[in-house]
This record gives sequence, C-alpha cells and structure tokens, in this order.
Amino acid sequence: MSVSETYRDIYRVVSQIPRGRVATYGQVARLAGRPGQARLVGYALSALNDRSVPWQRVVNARGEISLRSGGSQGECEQRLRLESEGVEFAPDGRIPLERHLWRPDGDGVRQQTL
DNA sequence: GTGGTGACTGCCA
DNA sequence: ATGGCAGCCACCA
Repeated sequence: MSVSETYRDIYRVVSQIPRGRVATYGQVARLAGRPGQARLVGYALSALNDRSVPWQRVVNARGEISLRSGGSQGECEQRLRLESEGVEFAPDGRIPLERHLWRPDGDGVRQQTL
C-alpha cells in the first residue's frame, strides 16, 4: 500500500461523512483515533489522490475552506462541490457549522432541526 | 537515523 | 474583536 494505516483510517472517516454535511480536521482526527492532531488529517488529505474520498467535506475549525500549499483552484472547486451537495455558505464565505457540522453520534437525528 | 515542513487547533497578548 | 506562537504526528530528502 502507498499509505499507512493512519491515513487509511483518516480516509475511512472522511468517506463516512454524509452528503450535505461537513467535518472539521480536529473532528476527523479524533474519529480516526488521533485526537488533537488535525494536522495529520490535513497532511493526509494533501497526499490524497483519490477522488472517491469526499475530501471537500473537510473544513477547518472556523468552517472555512483551508486551501493547500501554494494555493490553487481547489478552494473554488471545493466550494462549488459543497454547494452542489446542499451545503450553504455564509456571505463571508464560511459554512455555519451549527447547521452543517457532521454528528457521527447523532447520525442525522437532530441535525435537520433548523 | 536525523531534520524540516505541513490542507490545523487552541491559548495568550 | 484580531494577531501571533507552540505542539502534535507522519511524510520526504
């Protein structure tokens, strides 16, 4: 394999993010069994080369899109993809985590209660 | 094996 | 409210 089990675990968690919802790096890290190590998630996604993984649903703690080193059109593409999935963006370009933050435990029980 | 860096987060000023 | 510094783990040279 090209990736370690840690990466694979991270990808697995990211793949479990439901459509129309987003998760923070820290959250994914915690679910992946690496609490407090959001950097690894970001780094794992940076090394990610698989379109099967919805990496676009992973945002930073502020609900903004973290763009990669050097900067690229990935940011715009990510936003478009999320909007296409039903994720709303605030005027300031942020995502209301209160509404779209993924709740693994809730499992879509109370998230839709706007 | 060692050193530096990174798509982050949280606390302090 | 914003800005800056330190820390964690894994990958690359």
